[in-house]
Amino acid sequence: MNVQSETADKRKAILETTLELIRQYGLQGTPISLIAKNANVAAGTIYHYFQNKEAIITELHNVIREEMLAEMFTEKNEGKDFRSQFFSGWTNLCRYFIANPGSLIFIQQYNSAPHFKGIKKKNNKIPVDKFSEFFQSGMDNGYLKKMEYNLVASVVFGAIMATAKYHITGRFDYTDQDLCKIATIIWDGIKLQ
Amino acid sequence: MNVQSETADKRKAILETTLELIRQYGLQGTPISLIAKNANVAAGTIYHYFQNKEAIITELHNVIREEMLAEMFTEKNEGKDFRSQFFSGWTNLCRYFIANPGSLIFIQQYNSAPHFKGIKKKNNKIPVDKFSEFFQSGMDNGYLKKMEYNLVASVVFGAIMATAKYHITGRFDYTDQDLCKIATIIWDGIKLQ
Amino acid sequence: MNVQSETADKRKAILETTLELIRQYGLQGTPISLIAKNANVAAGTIYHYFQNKEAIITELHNVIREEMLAEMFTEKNEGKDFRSQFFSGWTNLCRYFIANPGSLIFIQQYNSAPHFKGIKKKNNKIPVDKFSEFFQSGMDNGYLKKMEYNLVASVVFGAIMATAKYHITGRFDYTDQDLCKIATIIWDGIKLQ
Amino acid sequence: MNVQSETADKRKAILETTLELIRQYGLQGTPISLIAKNANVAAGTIYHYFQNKEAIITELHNVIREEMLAEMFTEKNEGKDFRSQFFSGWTNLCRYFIANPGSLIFIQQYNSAPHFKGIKKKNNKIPVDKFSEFFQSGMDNGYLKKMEYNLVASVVFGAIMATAKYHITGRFDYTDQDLCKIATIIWDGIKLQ
DNA sequence: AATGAATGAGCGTTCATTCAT
DNA sequence: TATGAATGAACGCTCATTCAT
Repeated sequence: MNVQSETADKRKAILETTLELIRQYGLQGTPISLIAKNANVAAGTIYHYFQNKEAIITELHNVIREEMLAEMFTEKNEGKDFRSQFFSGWTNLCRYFIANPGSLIFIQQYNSAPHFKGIKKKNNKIPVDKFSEFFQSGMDNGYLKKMEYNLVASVVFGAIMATAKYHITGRFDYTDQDLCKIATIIWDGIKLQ
Repeated sequence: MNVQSETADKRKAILETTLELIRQYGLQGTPISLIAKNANVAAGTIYHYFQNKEAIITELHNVIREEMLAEMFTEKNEGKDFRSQFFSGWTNLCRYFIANPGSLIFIQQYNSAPHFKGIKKKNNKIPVDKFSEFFQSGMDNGYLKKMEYNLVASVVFGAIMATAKYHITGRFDYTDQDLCKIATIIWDGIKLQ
Repeated sequence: MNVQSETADKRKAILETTLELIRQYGLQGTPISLIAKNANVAAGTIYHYFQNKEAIITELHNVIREEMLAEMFTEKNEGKDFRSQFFSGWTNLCRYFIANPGSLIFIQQYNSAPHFKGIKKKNNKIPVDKFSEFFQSGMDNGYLKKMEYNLVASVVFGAIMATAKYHITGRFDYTDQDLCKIATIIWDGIKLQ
Repeated sequence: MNVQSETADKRKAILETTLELIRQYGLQGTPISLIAKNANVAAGTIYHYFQNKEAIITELHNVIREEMLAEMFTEKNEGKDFRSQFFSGWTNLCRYFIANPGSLIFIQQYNSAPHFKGIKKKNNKIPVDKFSEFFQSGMDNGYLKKMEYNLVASVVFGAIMATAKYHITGRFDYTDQDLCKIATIIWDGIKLQ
């Protein structure tokens, strides 16, 4: 058990170190040698846990996507009315990125670098279903204007990324109240008038 | 004069080639040697026109920002009412990115890679003035809800980037009508009810 | 005893696996990790049976040389006349290599790579005695031209290696009859006219 | 011109250095870094002249094959009778390998390492024509026994390689006279009795 | 102004070997 | 006896940058 947890720790340490380094130096600015050094393992050890650098990146991507989903669709929301679910989902995800700047920077770089050498995104499918289902139900139940899901998505997710980005880069410090105001803007834009 | 224009041409060719290559291969996937080859100059020649790779990137950034500003605040709009100015400004910029995917990819990569090796952004100030003045005037004149400029900016620009990104990556083909619908969502969110 | 035979089995499995892998991937293309995997042992286990990779190679070399000797000087031949002994010895060894391509590839790579990293051949002496005694007896008894043993060896062994190599690499499929014809060429060349 | 010859020199130096190092350390024991050091160039410079390590190997192979052909079919032989052509061709090639041990070791390693990592032989066709034509003409004109070309080739080329190998590895010092004796063995074996 | 040969630090990755369990 | 995680030197190769011409 001790061994197992140590093993798990090493794998986890590599992932966490990588994410932190990517936050600081970017995807390309994070060589394996630096990951090894900061995770206190030998470079070769990394290849014991991951096939190559791409595999680390891919795994980080999957982990972060799971976390994002969990933030938006937390169990606490299940009984709430649609508007409340939207507000808490939106602000939760935004807060998640603000609290985990590494995740935001990672996602942005991952998405904006479709041609990074050695990083071929294979499964780029977005788990649209959960999101689109949520908004679709909002339209069906008379909370939202009727429109294509993709039009809503542009505004909703674009605003999350931009807000968190502005916050992280120090352009503006968004308080919780500010996040609610932004969510209100969006809500006013998408709700059935 | 002939010499001067040739010089200007060569400089321009380097910039344009670089942007096109970045569109195809990304910021990191575009070595100087490839720029030289595609721009039909020697690698060393590039260093006559630019101090280093970073200088090319910086200049491209400035160029693209000028173009973005020009799209949003075209002279044609000057006499129009506020709402029309917002709509044409927003859709123009969105269309600009859709028509110039290189610019979008460049901006996204540039912004999401704050620490790329050899690329240290020195002047990261956004020329907030023109944008913020525009929205401020909207609030002062009773068109928009009163709120911090940065809250509006998150939604407005976040939606532009996301929309163009979704379009370029093939996730969804936004028609002109779709762009208007998105602009309407945003307008409904920010306008004074 | 069970333990002993298991031990012997494991050792044998390592050697056999190594030879098969060398046939497929060559001396350099056969890492210890692959040997371990294919022999169903842990990498560390190999170092219980062999001091290092070189020791495996050296042992394989010795094994193959024993097999080669056994093929050439089989007991069946002992009563035969000199010419028959030559023919069956030559064709047997040739057939051995054709039937055991791994042995041929191993011997060729081993002999042609005198300085492979970590492989320093210490005892490169060829057990000339048995071969040279055989040919010497042929000369003494008036079957062969009188000449230095090494001159004969060049032709006899060179032809064996070349024939088996051509066969294995698919350049030409030598039938048993073909092998006899080649042996005849050599015999006609070395016999006392 | 000075520049050109210097450039040519550098390329040539890389090839010659590589061949010499392969003679000493083998194909796998010759890293690019060592070639660079011994050829007095930077490692990166090698990639200015050759696409990769494989390209150096391939070029060396082509060069050596040309030299081998030139040795066997020198113009001096053209008027001679068949037997003399055979003798001078055989001994010339043998002497070539003895005088250029690097070529022999290279050819042996190249041929015996079909799976060396990063070395995929593409054009492995043997220019059989010239050789087979020569021997065919010998059969047609009544100098040689009638038989498949490949049977002759095994003996003729096998003996060359083995003889040169024995000589180079110090197993036996073959004099010119010895080479003639070996050629005589082969001739007696293939000639029409 | 323009070239492109040359550099060498740095990259991702491999692998023989060790050693705590 | 057996394991396999861990090591780190070494590999082939890339690329931003320099400089003699």
